[in-house]
Amino acid sequence: MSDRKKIEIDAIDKKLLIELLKDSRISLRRLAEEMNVSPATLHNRLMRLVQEGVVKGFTALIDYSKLGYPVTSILMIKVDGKHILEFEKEVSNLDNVVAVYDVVGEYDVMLIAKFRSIEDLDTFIKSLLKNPKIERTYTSIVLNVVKEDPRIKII
Amino acid sequence: MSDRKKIEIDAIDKKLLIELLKDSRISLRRLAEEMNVSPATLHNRLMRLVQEGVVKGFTALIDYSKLGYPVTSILMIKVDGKHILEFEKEVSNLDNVVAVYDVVGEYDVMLIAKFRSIEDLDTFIKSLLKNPKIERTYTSIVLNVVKEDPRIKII
DNA sequence: TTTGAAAAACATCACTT
DNA sequence: AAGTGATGTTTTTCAAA
Repeated sequence: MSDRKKIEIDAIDKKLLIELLKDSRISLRRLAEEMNVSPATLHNRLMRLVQEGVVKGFTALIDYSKLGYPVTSILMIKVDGKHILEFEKEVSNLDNVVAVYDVVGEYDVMLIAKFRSIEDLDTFIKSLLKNPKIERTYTSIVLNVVKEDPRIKII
Repeated sequence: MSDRKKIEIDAIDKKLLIELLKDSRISLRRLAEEMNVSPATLHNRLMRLVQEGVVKGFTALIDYSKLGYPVTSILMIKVDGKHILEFEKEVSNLDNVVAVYDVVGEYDVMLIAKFRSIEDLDTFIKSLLKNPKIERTYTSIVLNVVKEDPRIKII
């Protein structure tokens, strides 16, 4: 779980974050010029944002279907109540899993995972079901990933 | 929809992608040194990967709860069959939406969205329901984002 | 916290192998 | 398809404001 404490950011931080969200390989120097601050200021701001955990990292956005991972699936899982946290920790560490959400309702955990084939998904589900903490699962294969982008517009 | 055609990548491309997934602000020069290739080679490889759409962009990973977006929710939506594609396109453009999946079953579309408050989520749902293409929705509020990371381990 | 300045590191390009 | 070398940029650091 991430720390929920809201961090105060000013207009400079916000502009910096917006530009890094758009393109994390941008040069701080050019951005500084555009913003009329010194490169050192942006450098300091960025260090602070990383240090405070607002910025968790920098990454490339990849089209996984082009790399041979065309199958995306959504799994809903009902876990024995005492072991939900432990189970979530376990699945979070699995290589194919991109998201794990704690939800309420008929199921306890929702996860999104990507695979090279339906066979790999099948193997994944079968290995999950061996886990005695799991009571029930529901699998939905995604026909089409219409959008998958971790960025929201910050205001 | 992304193009599904698998692109062939060799060991150099793969290493480059893995390192960019880990840290997209890495310098190609340093990485080239580590890999015993020239910086120009990595530069060319990266240009090709971007050009072919394997790399869709570079971004910062942000802890949105620290920026004042503590509410994540999952919405399942049943859409009037003729208008699914059109609806998906519409919601993909909304600022709060991070993922839109085409699924089969009781609902047609699953979307994940982030909000500043439950009130904002409520407003969002009410505005969705005004859309005559929508027949039914089911909303699940995420109690805890256990993992949310667009990166999978590529092999 | 921000700046300016300077050194070290970097990206990029035309050219070569 | 990959490397080399040149050129202009960029990052990073730090003393001073």
